[in-house]
Amino acid sequence: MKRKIKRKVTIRDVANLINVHHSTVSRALSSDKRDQISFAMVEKVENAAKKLGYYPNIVASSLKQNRSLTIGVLIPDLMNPVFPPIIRGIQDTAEAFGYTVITANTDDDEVKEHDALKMMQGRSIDGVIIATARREDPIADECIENDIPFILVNRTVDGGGVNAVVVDEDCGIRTVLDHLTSLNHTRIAHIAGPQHTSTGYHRARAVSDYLRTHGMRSNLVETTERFTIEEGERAFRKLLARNIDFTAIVTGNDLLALGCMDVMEEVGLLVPGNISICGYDDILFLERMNPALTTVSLPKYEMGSYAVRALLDIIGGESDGSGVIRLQPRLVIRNSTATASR
Amino acid sequence: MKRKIKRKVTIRDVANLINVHHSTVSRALSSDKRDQISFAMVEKVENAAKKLGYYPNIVASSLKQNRSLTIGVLIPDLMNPVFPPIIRGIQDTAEAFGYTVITANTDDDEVKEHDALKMMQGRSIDGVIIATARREDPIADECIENDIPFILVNRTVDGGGVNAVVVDEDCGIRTVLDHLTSLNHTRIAHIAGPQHTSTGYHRARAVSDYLRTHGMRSNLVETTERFTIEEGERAFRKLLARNIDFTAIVTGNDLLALGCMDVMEEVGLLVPGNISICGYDDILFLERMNPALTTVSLPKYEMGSYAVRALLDIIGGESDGSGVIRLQPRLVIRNSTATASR
DNA sequence: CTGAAAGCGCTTACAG
DNA sequence: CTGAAAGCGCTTACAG
Repeated sequence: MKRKIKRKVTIRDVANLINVHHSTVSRALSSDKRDQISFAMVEKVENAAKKLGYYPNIVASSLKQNRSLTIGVLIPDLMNPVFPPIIRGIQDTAEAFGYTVITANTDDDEVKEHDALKMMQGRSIDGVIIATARREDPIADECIENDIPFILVNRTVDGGGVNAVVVDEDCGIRTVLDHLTSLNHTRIAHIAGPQHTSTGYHRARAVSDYLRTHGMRSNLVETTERFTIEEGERAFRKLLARNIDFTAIVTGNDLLALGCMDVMEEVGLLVPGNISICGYDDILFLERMNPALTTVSLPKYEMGSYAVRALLDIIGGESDGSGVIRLQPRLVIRNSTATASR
Repeated sequence: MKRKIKRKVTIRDVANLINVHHSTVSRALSSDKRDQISFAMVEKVENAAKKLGYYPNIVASSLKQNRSLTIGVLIPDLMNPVFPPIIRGIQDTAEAFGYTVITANTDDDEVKEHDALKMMQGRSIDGVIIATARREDPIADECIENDIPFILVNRTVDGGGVNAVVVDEDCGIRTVLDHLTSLNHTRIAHIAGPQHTSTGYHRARAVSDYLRTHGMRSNLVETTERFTIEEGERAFRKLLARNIDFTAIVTGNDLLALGCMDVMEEVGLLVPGNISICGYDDILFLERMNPALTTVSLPKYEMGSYAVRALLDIIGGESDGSGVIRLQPRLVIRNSTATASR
């Protein structure tokens, strides 16, 4: 049983209604061609269009103009709580400029990333926002090769020369470590995120630079393969197994911190009584956890918003494609940090 | 400075390469027309296509076929933690069937809902999934009027006769209330969600039915206007102000419960020492909160997944458009419920 | 099994 | 200021 389909009203239908050529209707309805048309005619067309309930077929217009008013977004996983605010920032801003966004989850899988990009190319996206970049990123290269305007968000690639919206990681790390040292912590460990991501790598480097500069030991580091709770648990167990004293931990992101805290609870370590811990990102509901996690808060929504503005500049040719926007993070002190236990 | 654009390879390019007509290429590359073409030719075409890096222009194919392999999704707000898992379920399943999804946030605003639907129509979406329905919903009506295949998810409309994927609310409520009564609670309050939504309304009715059937008072109810933490706070204050005894609360969703707990903390009421509380939905991180919230867990990812399957059936004409899929929720007992305090 | 033609709904260079 | 024509990249009914 096939559905009956009501034929949609086209530009020709409104043209016929008022006996003009459909090209006139097209012009009258387009914001930048409207001035070629007499005011009276524009009004007539608009009325006719409204009367028939006309709305433009963007698919047809995309085909002709070779731009789709659509941008693609590549993220690892929508269910990771960092992303919804970023995406919302992207969607709101895109919408404000008349663009639609299509998102793909790639689960950190290179094949999926490639497939998603191909799918987006097939849909003639005008540009793509990439939140999945690794320091060496084949997808960024693929975009360059195929002349697809793109911008990285949050993570970037080594070497630069590429548009990106990132946060000032040095500042973020400095700010947590200043906080910790002001609480008299001197033996500070780091659970680092994946070193093939710019965020994991730069945060780790910033930690070690800071600690060395301030005369503290900087080798209390465990590295993880993914930014997940499970990896946080695993790494923290390894850290404990090394049997070295420390009074505070800084983690590469909040999920890693949650993993650490799970193990601490299991082994009877108190936060912040025995150990202080700080996360990074400031995901949802941290303030309601037990204890509430001190963290470095990223301007997530803004990152998304800036990313589309910058991308639209590139698409419009008003940018040369190698600008980095660096946003400032902000320390949020909650209950997981306290004066160093003696 | 305009970007230089590499012309994309078309069906004609691959046709020219092997000296055949482009319609042959089209057929050779289409899964359901391929059998009209000799095997040798199919191979030749595929090789040529691969050699040139051809991928189909879905925009052009959409225009011709009058279907876009795209579905739209209307949600109130991506940043509300119930939605990411639903969306992910939708995206994964849609992708598996070759569909792309575009999502719009409507912030519970009728005008935005309407605009979003129009935008989607302009993009020739093949169908839409609506998570924003009110009991009387103009958008659902608009879809019917415009012959847009659609399905409701989570919330439904009064009167039925419409496709929907919902959860068995009676079962959900029975299950929490059984739990609470088994802990000897007899004076149970309800913070109800918005009554213009099916979820807010049905859950409230189920609570009151249950309480009356079991001989308990059923008038300890406060109604909210939105499913938010703030509304939970407001309603709970009103409930307290009535100065009536109760030992447990069931809320219309988790966010409302969090709002209640915020006020309890403020006024020095202990959970579950003084009062037990249960939420609904089972959003992220509830297990890490203080105390961990007992709740009714919805199969969120599955709801999204079922919604696209059902929608594709409607689009394909294999469903008559009035089926309701009712999924079972599951009680998750955590630390916010305990034996009734004397 | 393959080709030639028409057309999906727009936009835009070219005339007038 | 408006019209007539061509074309974006596909698909498909019609021939052969």
